[in-house]
Amino acid sequence: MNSPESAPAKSYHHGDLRPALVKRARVVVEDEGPEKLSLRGVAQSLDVSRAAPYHHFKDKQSLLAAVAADGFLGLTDNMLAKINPMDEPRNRLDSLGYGYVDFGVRHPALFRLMQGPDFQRPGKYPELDEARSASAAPLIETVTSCLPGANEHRIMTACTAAWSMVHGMAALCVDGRLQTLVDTQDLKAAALAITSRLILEPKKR
Amino acid sequence: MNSPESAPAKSYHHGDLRPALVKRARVVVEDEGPEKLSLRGVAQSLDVSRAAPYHHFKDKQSLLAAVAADGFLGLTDNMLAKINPMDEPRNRLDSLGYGYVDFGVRHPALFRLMQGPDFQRPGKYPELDEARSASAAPLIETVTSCLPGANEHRIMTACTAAWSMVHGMAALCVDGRLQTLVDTQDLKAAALAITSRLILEPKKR
DNA sequence: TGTACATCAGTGAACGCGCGTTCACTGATGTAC
DNA sequence: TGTACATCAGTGAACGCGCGTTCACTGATGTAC
Repeated sequence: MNSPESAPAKSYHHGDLRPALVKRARVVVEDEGPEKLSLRGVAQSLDVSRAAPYHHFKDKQSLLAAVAADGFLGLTDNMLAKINPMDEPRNRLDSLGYGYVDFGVRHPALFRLMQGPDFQRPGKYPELDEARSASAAPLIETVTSCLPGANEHRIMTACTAAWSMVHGMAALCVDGRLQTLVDTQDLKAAALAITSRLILEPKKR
Repeated sequence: MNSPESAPAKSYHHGDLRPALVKRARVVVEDEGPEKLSLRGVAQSLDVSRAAPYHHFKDKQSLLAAVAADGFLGLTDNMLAKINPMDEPRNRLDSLGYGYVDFGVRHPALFRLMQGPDFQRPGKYPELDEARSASAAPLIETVTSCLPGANEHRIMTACTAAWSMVHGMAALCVDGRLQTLVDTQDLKAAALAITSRLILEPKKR
């Protein structure tokens, strides 16, 4: 084809197929949901044969794992982007929570994929494992700053409480189940209304 | 067939197919996960033709909705079973939370189905809608008791915080992501360690 | 600078599968008279 | 108590589909000499 408007001649080799597959798969996941993703469809939409993806991913699940890993990187970025290093630790913690929820709300289907049962146990997809742990690091660090001198057990319990609350808020928002309760016009304020109800160490009762 | 050990002669009509379908589908969901459920498989395992389920459910999704509704009934029961009416409201609230998490941990795949994106928006499956709202009633009632004299907005915000925390804990436990943090040998104590970090009204800061 | 060759990243066809759903049908049931 | 008949809850066969994956292959690339 030498039509004047033709793009640079299509070469036999795509040249950058792996990242292109991940990028395109992420779009499909975000637009149509993880269960709608098919390897054939992704390959076709990149003008590549059905078999081509198998040179880069063992199987469909591995491609989805790469998308999930990509998502965890984005989540981490989104949380870190919300904090102001000048703030006090407790305020930074609230900001992290806001970043977590905000990411979930803006990428609901991707968020759901990341929570999928297949991607929780470490060991199967190293890239994913790494991205997932990295997303937990800011939380642990910030809680540690909030509780100077606390031992590891106290810190981890507080992390668990904080993570539970924020994760639950995100999961419920993603599913649209908090719409009547949370002011979605100002998600930041709504998130703070929730996280401000967390105390890192319980009072004696 | 008149073999001696034969069960009561198989009649043309099953007689109780609808509840049998729900029951069997729930078993499949719990054992193999919602994505593994097929109408054909369920029909076959009940010794009924592939087409029979369509006399009782419009489509596969409707059967899954019935399973989810069944799950919400179980969740409500499980929460109510944990509370002691003699306890103070705040302790009852913690018990509800324990019941919520406990249900999730004991029925992970069912819990996941109930949270599925297709079953969140009311209007499509009335039976499911009803079971879902019923499961929220004890929370609202108990939080109301905790905050005597509070207006609706304060109550709803507190409910949201409580629900978020407990739902998050359940979701994370279900996915096995809190195993290192939460003592699964004593889920009740572990749950309390989390929910005791919730305050229903934030202090001024 | 030129060439041989290993390796890489594609192709295209095919296998085999299970699934949701529909259709025309028939046996069983229960009710009105 | 007996019968006609509407309705209900099954059957069994078929349609049509998209999918994951494998296989033998070939064009492109890059490197050693």
